[in-house]
Amino acid sequence: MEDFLLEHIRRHITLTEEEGKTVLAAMRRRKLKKKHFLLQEGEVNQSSFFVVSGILRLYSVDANGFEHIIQFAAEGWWISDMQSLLTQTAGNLYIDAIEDSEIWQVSKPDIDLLYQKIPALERYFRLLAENAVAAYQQRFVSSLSQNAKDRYASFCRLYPGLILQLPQKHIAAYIGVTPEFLSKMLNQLNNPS
Amino acid sequence: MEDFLLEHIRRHITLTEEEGKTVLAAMRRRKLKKKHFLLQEGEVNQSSFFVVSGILRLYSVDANGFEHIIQFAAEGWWISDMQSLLTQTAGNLYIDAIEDSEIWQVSKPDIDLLYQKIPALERYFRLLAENAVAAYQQRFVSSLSQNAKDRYASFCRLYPGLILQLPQKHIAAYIGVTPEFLSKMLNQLNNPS
DNA sequence: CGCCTGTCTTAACCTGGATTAAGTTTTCCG
DNA sequence: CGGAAAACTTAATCCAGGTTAAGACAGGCG
Repeated sequence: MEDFLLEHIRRHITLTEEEGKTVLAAMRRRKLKKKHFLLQEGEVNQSSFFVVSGILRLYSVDANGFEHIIQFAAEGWWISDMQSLLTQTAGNLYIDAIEDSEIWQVSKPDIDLLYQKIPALERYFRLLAENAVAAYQQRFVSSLSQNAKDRYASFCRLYPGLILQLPQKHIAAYIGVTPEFLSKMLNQLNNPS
Repeated sequence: MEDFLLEHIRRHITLTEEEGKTVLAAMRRRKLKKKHFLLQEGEVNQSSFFVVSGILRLYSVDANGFEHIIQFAAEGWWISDMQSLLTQTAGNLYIDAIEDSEIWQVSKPDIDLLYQKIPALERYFRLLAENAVAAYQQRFVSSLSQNAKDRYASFCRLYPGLILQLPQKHIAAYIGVTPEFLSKMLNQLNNPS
């Protein structure tokens, strides 16, 4: 599994043996226990994070202490608070591990060096960012035009794997309802009496 | 104003005189009257659109015929149904002009040629896509964790120019309330009696 | 093994925002 | 300029989903 990241990159662009080594050399590896943070509100997001195993969440905490999940990141996903990463200013988001995870990260200065050494990486990250834009646009369709039941259905269709893996309260925090209401909703779906 | 696009690109990357001409040669120019479409549901989004003047909207229409606005695009913004553009399959979104507008567009094949001729454009569009991701992430914070009044306030803070320029019903369709409710809300803000 | 914290459920009550239906004002364009 | 359509307002009623509170059921950790 040492080559998981390179395989992922090579699905989008070609890299020489040498370039692959350069990329790997820039990555810092770390394990992250469940509930431990990669990023907290008020911090500057210094790195991009690639999930090798496990699962993370990117979320905000509102004035009343409720969490709202912007994105999950399972194996093979990149995640960051893009606003904070780009502007290098304090952000308003949290990233933590939902399960014990293994993360590879590149700092912003190191990514910028990689872009100089391996211009093809511009393309790789362009494609990733464009796919993310597509996903966010579609999620706004769901979020603006569907009620809670349909948003749940959309989530199931889009991420069937995550439904099995995630505790219900996190799905609630993603589709934008309270855990109580999601529970009620699921019961109605199973007992349509 | 013939150089509006090149100025925009040169804010992010450097282009030679020659490369600038290549870019301009790939662009198709067109005027678009208010309420006319660049894209409708069921079509494949063939091009990326750059707004030279005027203002466009990207939106979906739900089962009951209500419109939900995913994004506005004022002068100097790119806009497209990213999902449809990337996969070249039929999309579910509409793009039309809110005011008479001037649009420059590049087809997907032509963009791909431009990437070959001018690799620096990969960087330009990577930066744009990353900024879009940052904006969408922040909009989800607003959309998931704020009530209608606060979402309106956030919109005012973020796009003060648009508030003046847009009819109220479009702002309602963006922040996710009915025009009736936005009207009531604004009255309460002005008459806090 | 047992306890303790976190997760899920159930149910009564509440409310932000939707719906419906008029009416009023503005804008557009012929 | 005039008339029709579009945009905005007001108000009564309604409902999806929130809030609060309590109990049931894990399941991880000491």
